[in-house]
Amino acid sequence: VNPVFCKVALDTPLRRCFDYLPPRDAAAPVPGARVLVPFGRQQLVGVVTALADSSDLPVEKLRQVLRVLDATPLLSAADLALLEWAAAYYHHPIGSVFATALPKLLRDGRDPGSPQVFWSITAAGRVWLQDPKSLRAKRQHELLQWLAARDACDEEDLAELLPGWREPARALLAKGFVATTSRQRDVSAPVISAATAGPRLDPDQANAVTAVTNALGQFAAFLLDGVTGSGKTEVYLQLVETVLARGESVLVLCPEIGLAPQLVERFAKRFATPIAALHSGMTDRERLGVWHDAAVGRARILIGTRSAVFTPLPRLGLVIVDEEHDASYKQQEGGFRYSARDLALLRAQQVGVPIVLGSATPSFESLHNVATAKFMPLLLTRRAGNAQPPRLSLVDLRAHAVHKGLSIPLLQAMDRHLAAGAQVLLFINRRGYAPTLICNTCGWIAPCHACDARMTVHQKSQRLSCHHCGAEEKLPERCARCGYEVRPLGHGTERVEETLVERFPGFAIERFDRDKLRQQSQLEGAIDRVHSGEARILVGTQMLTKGHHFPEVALVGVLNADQSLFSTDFRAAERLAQTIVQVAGRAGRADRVGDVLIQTQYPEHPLLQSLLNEGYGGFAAQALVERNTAHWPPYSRLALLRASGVQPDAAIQFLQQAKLLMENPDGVTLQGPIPAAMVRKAGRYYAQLLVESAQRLRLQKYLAEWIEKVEQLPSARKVRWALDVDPLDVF
DNA sequence: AGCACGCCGACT
DNA sequence: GTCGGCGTGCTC
Repeated sequence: VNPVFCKVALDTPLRRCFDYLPPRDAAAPVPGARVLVPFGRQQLVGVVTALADSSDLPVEKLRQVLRVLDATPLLSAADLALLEWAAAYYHHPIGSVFATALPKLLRDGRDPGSPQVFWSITAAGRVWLQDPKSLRAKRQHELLQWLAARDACDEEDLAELLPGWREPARALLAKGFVATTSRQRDVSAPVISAATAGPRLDPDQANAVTAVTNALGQFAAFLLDGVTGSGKTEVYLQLVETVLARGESVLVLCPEIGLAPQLVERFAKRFATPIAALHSGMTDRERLGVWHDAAVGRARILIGTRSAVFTPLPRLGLVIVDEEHDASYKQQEGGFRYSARDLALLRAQQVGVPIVLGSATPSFESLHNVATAKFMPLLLTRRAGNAQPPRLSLVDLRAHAVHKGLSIPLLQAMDRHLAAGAQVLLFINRRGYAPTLICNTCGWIAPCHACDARMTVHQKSQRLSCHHCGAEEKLPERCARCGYEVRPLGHGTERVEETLVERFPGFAIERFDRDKLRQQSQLEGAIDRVHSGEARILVGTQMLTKGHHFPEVALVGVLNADQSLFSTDFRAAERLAQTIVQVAGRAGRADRVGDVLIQTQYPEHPLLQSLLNEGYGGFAAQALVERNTAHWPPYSRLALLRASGVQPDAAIQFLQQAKLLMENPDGVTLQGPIPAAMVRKAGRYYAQLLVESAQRLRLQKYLAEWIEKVEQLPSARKVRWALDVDPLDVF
């Protein structure tokens, strides 16, 4: 009998698996199962990626698995393959990739099928809570008060929200002031009844549905290119209906900003089947429940943001990526910087099922994939009820007077549309009151002390806040340098709102930004007030450009389009065009053409001109020619080695040494190291090294060899570094 | 990353 | 004389 070795992925920064022997008196774990293993002086939970009959290490150096945590695999062979591919492609430690893919409670070794235990307050407990003497037991009192505010609380939620809850809980239980109930996790088969009939499809939609339906059961990638209101969601719904009828499940990815609940609602209205929804703002306990529902096949529709791409789904039949151009699909922080859109493609390919990427403003990567016949384009040309596309026009800020950031032509257009009973939407890509606080006398500007950035003024909270590191301080009344008066300079959403209140008395204004709408429920409330007609003027940031359609909005104003016109980032133009088209798409309905006014100092700018004259498609075609000439993606492949250190030049020094490790690489060029766009952020100094190649495989081969050497560098220990493959922001 | 070991400065 | 600073090395 061959000895069996378990290859285990452990959440360490070491980019390899570790070999273990099976537990002494138990069978070897199956691949895809979690195991508890000794690791140095610690015990860690890892995932068995494979069983092997050999090990690179002598047997006597190997230790034994302490406990097998899953009798059946938590991850299927396909799930394991996806994660292994991701670790290789992004050159990221395998264990850390696995950790990203699993909900926290599974990472901690929790049994996904264990019964849930709920804690609740008893009648006696409520009485005791009123007794002043209860205040003496501070922690017990706190816990009890917390339980009194809700029905029943799950143990995992308690652990997350009130660390150290167990001791006071035990004391309260002994006194009869709290009670526990236990419930088995639901693994019953899902109830799937017939879907509610959907509306009739127009010919474009019907074509799209037919094309994808014909491809079911094999890999094929489709780019569903349709303007807002052209009925992309209806195409998704019809496809999902077919896939469910085949007994298969569907993975639906959506961008991060509050869109999941909206999509879930559309799906829930249509299908009488459990839907698993994963989004931000869920507790660990809820995440585990949803993950489990999806993984055991109880929920056959999974709707979620970026990290949902890793969730196991038995009999996956279709993948949908909505608003595929959205930057939030790319993990931008931390070490494992993956693109959920790209991994979704890979997953569809590995499982052999079609994938539909939807957008009104497709990413240049996807347009290029259409041009090279990797994606099949599906065009939706009609807007709902034959609505006309909005009219875009520019307002030359040099030729018109501006009143607190609002030009006269824009104000007049607002008067006109408001008088006609329509709603008006103003987009400004800046939250807060003003981006700068400046001294009238000496010109001093309030700086962030940890970043190379200015503090943003927040008038209502009377604070200065740094939007890069989160630092906050009291709003100073006088200049820190000369002691004379300071004033806010520039305009953010808060200030525009203030101006609007003065200029349009009697019209209710709804502000959309992160400061005003912290929770999903607040966002929903604001959207309700827009739909009911109560709100007449909408002003907000990015938040307004995503998803929500406001049919009664007849005028859209873009207040500051100029910021990205002269950016050094090769993607800036693409993003600006997407933002303008997306925000323009919020407006309009069948019987009325929407107006979009874009305020700019540079009306003759070629980017704005091509967008206005030729639309997003024409603009993209032109911009892609420029990308090709300049050898930028999608005509080349990039990776960025980013580093930061507390010492001003630690990052640069590390990157310089990294560059010297492999000189004259074949078909690969290294540029840099150069300081990052914001050199100092949150007290650390940032720099980066750009790696470029015309061919993806060349780049991959280079990175694999290079990163192994990079991590050996002594200077690598003195900095924080991360490799960003296919980076979005290069400068 | 953790977590140890190990060798030099200011303190009960 | 110790407590503790963080440099360096290891984890199957």
